[in-house]
Amino acid sequence: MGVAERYGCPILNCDSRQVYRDIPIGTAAPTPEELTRAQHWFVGTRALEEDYNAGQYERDALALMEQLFATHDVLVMTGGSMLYADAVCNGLDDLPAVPAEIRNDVRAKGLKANGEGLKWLQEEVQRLDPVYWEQVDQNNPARLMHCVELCLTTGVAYSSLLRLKANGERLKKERPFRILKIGLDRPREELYDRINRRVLQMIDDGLVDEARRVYAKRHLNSLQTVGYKELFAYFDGEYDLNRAIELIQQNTRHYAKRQLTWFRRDKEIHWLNAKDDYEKNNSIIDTLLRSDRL
RNA sequence: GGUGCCAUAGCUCAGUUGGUAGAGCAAAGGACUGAAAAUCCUUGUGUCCCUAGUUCGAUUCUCGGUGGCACCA
Repeated sequence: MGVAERYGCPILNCDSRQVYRDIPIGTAAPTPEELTRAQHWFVGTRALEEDYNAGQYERDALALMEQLFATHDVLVMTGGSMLYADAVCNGLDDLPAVPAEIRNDVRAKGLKANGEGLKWLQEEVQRLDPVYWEQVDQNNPARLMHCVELCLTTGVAYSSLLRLKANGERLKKERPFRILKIGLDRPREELYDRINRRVLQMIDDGLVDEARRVYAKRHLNSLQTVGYKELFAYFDGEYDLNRAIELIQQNTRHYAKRQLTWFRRDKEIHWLNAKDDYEKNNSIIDTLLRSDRL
């Protein structure tokens, strides 16, 4: 927010859940006050029913950036959806949309209980894409399903659609702009304490009612989200509200840990200590921006 | 006050017919190309409550103690 205000630039939200309408409390979306301080994009713009994904975000964000760069030197993108950020920075390979019939069929077969679904997926991937089979998490249904879907959609092996460099590394797309990556970190104990308190604040702000209002849509992908899935289970009587709150806190901590794992691997990130003085961090960012633009 | 049951990993518990022990969860680390706030992988030494006894050897059996729970008064 500070960078956006000082540079007079808009903020592109990079958050796979804040793009949806009707769930601002549980996704910690920018507040109305924050929305007036800087122009925001990709906040509350899609209906819960819309299937949105990283590939679409890449296209939408790039198209928007082309327009915005006509009138701005600097844009801010912020948020914690790792794959979405990766899609914008490095690009995803072009893949066709999967027809609904194929998607539904693969999910129906792939998600069967008692390991039956997983077994089917493993056999399909071995049959349709032996190359990919050698490199996937072989027990990961989400990965296997994606591979099978695309093999069935395109008629060729999923792995052949991915463009790799000779050494096997991902081929990164060229972008017509420079990217300065800033990461915010703080001591683990403090991070977790803030997460725990943030969840309690969400409850005070009316998260339970917000979840109740969308309960009927619980099966949608947009609601496979920390803060909602736990409350849905509470509504179903699986446990009490206190337990639901504990689980929301715990799952948020798990998620934060996964973000750290993902971002720590990216050596281009300049890490700032979130505990440090706001002015100090701002001046570091200014310096980085200036040297980057030389 | 009496009787019975329980005491093992951060938590809930299993187990050792006596040879110093293992699950789930938590926690930590990792992976990640259109569900990504998703999905998946790896990692288990702890005075087995304390004291004494029996025994080659006790976390396991016995006595006593401490704490918890239940029932009876």
